[in-house]
Amino acid sequence: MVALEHLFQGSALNAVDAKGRVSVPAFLRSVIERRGDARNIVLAKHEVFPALSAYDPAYAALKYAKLERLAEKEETIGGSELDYARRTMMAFGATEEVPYDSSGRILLPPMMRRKGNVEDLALFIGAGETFQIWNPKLFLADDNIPEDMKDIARFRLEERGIAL
Amino acid sequence: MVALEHLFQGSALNAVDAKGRVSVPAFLRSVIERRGDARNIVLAKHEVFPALSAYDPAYAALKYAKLERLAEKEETIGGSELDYARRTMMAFGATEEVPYDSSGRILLPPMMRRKGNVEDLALFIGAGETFQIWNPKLFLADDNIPEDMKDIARFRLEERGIAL
DNA sequence: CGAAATGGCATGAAAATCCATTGTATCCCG
DNA sequence: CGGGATACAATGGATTTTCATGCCATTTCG
Repeated sequence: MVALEHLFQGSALNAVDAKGRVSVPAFLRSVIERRGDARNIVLAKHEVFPALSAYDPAYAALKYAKLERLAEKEETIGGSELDYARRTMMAFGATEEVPYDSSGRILLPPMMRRKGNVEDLALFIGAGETFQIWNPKLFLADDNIPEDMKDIARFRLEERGIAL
Repeated sequence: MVALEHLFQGSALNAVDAKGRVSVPAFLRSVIERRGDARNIVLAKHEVFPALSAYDPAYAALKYAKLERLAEKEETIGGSELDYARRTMMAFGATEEVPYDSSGRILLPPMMRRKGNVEDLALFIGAGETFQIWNPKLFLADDNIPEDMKDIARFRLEERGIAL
């Protein structure tokens, strides 16, 4: 196993400006840069949540390897080839890689912004190998999010004096 | 089995200053540094107590690896992807990693301070792979804490001439 | 030539770093 | 056995740096 030394963790709430730009929190950027020296972020629609999933380019390769292993396992127990094709397509076709500038800002591509339901606030949630970018409103409304996590979101909002 | 050689043990009571800074007791720091060379501490709300749980980054990685292995196993037998997402979110989104400076102090993030109910005194309790940070007042009031442990807390308070 | 996109700079707030002081346990030498 | 003297830990305060973000300059393309 690889790259378990630098994990994404923590949470933050940042503003999305009129042009769709967001500061990626410094503590997440530092992980990206330690995992490989790119100043890029790969964005994808999250597989189960109405949010975005994000990671460093180096992780994309790892993810591919994981899909391969999974496919092999499934073959032996009669899994579907179609599933595999679909998954790889999603993993690579439906992602966008964006650079962040010297001040750590990315421009959310309009399609991603739509897919991730991101409006004018971006809630960043660390999730180990990846992190997530949420619309805080949807986060609080989602039945699948543990209450403890919602408390965190509420705190981040309160911290900035924002009431939804 | 891993890293069972350096365990967190002992107890201490330190002050939290107006800015939320606390000295992490030296004997706990030395364990962190022996377990991996980072001078960082990962903070999380304790799963059952109204206090904080703390550990070194290396332990967090271990925790992640465990989740990963579990997830891969489950996927092959049709386990839920949602469960996995939730677990990683809790394990990493609900934690914060903070560095300590040359004099061994951390800045308690406001959110953690609130989640852990920490006010102006921090009671450190070693717990093997992790250690805990308590508000001594809550520690003494908690029905689940053995009386012998409370005696220790009382001693630490008395030692400093503090009466709650 | 105008509108929009992109990159760079400025600001105010927050946090990391540094320095200084105090307190405490340990050691060494009388 | 006592009494400095010494090293380390904890804490208070001040300073420097970093971060998020608004604003402006420059470029690009219709």
